[in-house]
Amino acid sequence: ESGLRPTRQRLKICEVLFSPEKTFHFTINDLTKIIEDKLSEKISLATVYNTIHAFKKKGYLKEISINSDKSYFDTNVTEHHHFFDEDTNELIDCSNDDIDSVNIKKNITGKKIKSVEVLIKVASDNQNQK
Amino acid sequence: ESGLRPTRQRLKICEVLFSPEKTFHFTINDLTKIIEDKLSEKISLATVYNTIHAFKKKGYLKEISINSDKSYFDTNVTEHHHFFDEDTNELIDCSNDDIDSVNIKKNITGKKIKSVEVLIKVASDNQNQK
DNA sequence: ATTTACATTAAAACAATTCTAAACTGTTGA
DNA sequence: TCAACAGTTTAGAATTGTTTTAATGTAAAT
Repeated sequence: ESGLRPTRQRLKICEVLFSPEKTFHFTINDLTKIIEDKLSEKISLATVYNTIHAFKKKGYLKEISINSDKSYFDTNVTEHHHFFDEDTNELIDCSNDDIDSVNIKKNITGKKIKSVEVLIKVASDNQNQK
Repeated sequence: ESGLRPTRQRLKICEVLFSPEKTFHFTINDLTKIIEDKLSEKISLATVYNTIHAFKKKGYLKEISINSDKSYFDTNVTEHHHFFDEDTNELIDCSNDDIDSVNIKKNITGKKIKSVEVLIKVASDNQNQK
């Protein structure tokens, strides 16, 4: 542990988030459902929010914004790119091997680059854009 | 015009959005403020939302998601990249000349790439990340 | 064992956005 | 020209995702 108390609720959330071998994306809603359905545990919504934010602040989770009405979180905290499937609203990791490194020729004066991430929106062919 | 009725409210909103020679970013809140303060016009919030969505659907505006609690819109509807200043929450256009074109080696089967956009988060040096 | 600081909780508060239902207004075409 | 219709506007209510509050509970330190 690094600073946070290992409460029953947090351990349960850790179990959901960090025991799968593959990283994944989720919303608070998804997570709450998993906890209630799979683990048949009842954790207050406020606690889920608190915990997720605590984990994010500690760097165990990353927040991703694709569409403004919900927050998506990612258990893959490395800098990486995403495909976003507009048909299914699904977010898919894009390994760094799949994209040549992005070369930025300009910068904002006095500012440091914190991250560079590419979002590739995809949809089935017969779909209207955006 | 292309399909939408040129009502008084819509013309006012057009004036704000499309008369500046430079494109810009705004939130619904920003826009409502400009209309009330600069034009001393009172347009119902619902109308502003309606109109912005109508314009977006017609392709006159683009929606951008950087941070989940608000929607940003862009009067620059071309595909382009952004700097996001984490200190000021300001969104800055990045001309295509400033970034080499992104080379994607992989695709999702059955899906077509609709857009490829880079988001570069910046902050002043002494800032903690994300 | 007691204290203390941190956590959890349900419920209320909140902010952004969408919906509703009634009133209004461009536009069409008789 | 004017009625009629479909599309628009509006205020307010409703909804959704998230945060705050204040009381209660609990891990860790004394």
